Amino acid sequence: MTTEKPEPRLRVIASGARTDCDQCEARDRCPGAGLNDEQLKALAAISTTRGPYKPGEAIYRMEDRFHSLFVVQTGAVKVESVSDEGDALVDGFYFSGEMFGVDAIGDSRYRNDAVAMESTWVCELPYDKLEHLCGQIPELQHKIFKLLGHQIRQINNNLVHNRGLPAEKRVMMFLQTLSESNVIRRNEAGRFRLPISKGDIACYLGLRPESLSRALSKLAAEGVIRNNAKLIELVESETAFELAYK
Amino acid sequence: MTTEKPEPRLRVIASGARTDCDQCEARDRCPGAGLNDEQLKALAAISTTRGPYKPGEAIYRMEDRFHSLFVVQTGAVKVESVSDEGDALVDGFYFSGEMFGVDAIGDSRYRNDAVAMESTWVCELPYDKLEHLCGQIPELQHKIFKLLGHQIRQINNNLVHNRGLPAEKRVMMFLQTLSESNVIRRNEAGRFRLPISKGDIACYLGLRPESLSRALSKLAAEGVIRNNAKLIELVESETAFELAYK
DNA sequence: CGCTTGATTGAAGAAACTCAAGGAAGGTGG
DNA sequence: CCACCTTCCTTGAGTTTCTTCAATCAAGCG
Repeated sequence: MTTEKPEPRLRVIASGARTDCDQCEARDRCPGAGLNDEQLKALAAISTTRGPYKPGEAIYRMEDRFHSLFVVQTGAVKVESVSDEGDALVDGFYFSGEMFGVDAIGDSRYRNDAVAMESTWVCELPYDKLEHLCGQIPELQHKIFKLLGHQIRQINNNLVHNRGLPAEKRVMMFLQTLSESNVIRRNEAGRFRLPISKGDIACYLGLRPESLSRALSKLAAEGVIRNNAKLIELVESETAFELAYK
Repeated sequence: MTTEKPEPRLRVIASGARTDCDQCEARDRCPGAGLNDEQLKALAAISTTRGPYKPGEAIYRMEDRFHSLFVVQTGAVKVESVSDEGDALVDGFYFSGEMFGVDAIGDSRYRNDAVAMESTWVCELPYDKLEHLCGQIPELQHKIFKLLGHQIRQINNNLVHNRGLPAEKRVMMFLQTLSESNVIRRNEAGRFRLPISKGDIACYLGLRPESLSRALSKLAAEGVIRNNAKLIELVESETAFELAYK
């Protein structure tokens, strides 16, 4: 998508001197946020920044042994698995400041692929070391527990609450959730564009690409979104909100 | 459902002297399993056994402040929330040895109701104390992290992987998953009966009661399950397995 | 320039839903 | 003990929604 090499926010965790976490879009979802300098330094000592991953490149694969959690620094990541029928299933999307790989905790291997959707930098947190550090820094332990709880809530909400809804509502809920989470940069007009292919969105929402396309066309006709082929923009409005939640 | 007062397995956590966890049906999902006597005693010191909850009685409600995690000792629990449209949504079921309430970690309140489906005893683990104890007992911390990871995996699998499947497969996957998890006692013939109302199952699977009923009738006609009005039994077989996974 | 990939649109089909009625089981009160 | 009621499950008929299949179109890339 974006071809320009991003300026990676390496310092979010890696240096510890600057707590960039506090300026992060998804502040409360970043493990380092809220720690003091000393604690941040300890966290930085076990973490490694990796990247840039090119679009389509894997950060980990389902065959890999589980060894680390990851935090998105710049870019966007999709996590996908394979259905029993053999086709791709999108488990979730992760953006700047968000942690992924947690579903493998306690398992010997990752059970899905994590793939960059655009040029992406991540911060790797070796799990053993992280767990050990949690035993020494109560604030970090607290934070990680909190993050896990949040992730469980998130998954439940996204999956349970939109299942059974008609396609259009599912789309609007998806867009609203993304909008509220503030993980995607907005343009001047307050709109944001998705770095996710429509195929992936469809898959994540449990729809066929065709069904998503139809829903998007309809929503665009109603004026609540813009739908430019490879680009979706949410037009924030009362109408949009109502379509999502009512 | 069952009217006889259950013999609660209080000692699973409460006494610590006997590590009944090791004989628990869902051994790996019980926080106490794998700890030594001293550690178990510490865990027991912060935990309280509560019950019996009568069928339909709430262990916590969505209005309640989040304060504790719970482990099912005897019985069965459903966790349900409310959709934007106002009707009930079943988030999940929990059986003997399984921990619930974790989706509220890091939140100020529970966001759903936990309701006993049959006469139920639970073990309450005050979250603050548990977290504090985790900082002192690395094995416990490890265990809790593992449990949370497992729960995230579980939710993903149950929700992502059966979405989009036809009703019959959804039912079979649900039954197989339950069967494999070994959380429900089996009768002499190796079959197990569900202490869950069909309405709740339908809701959990994202189906209308009518659709579930039709699916069950069809599966019963094919001989892979028994469907006695208030009772579903899975007839373990190669056919059943294939229907679920192929 | 032609090839590939992803998005769109149309028409026909299948699956689940809604609406409605009927039936079995459990609980309550006479 | 039986009648009644409520609740939950079942079954049927018609409709909505999404899917499937197929063709078209646009964009990116060799």
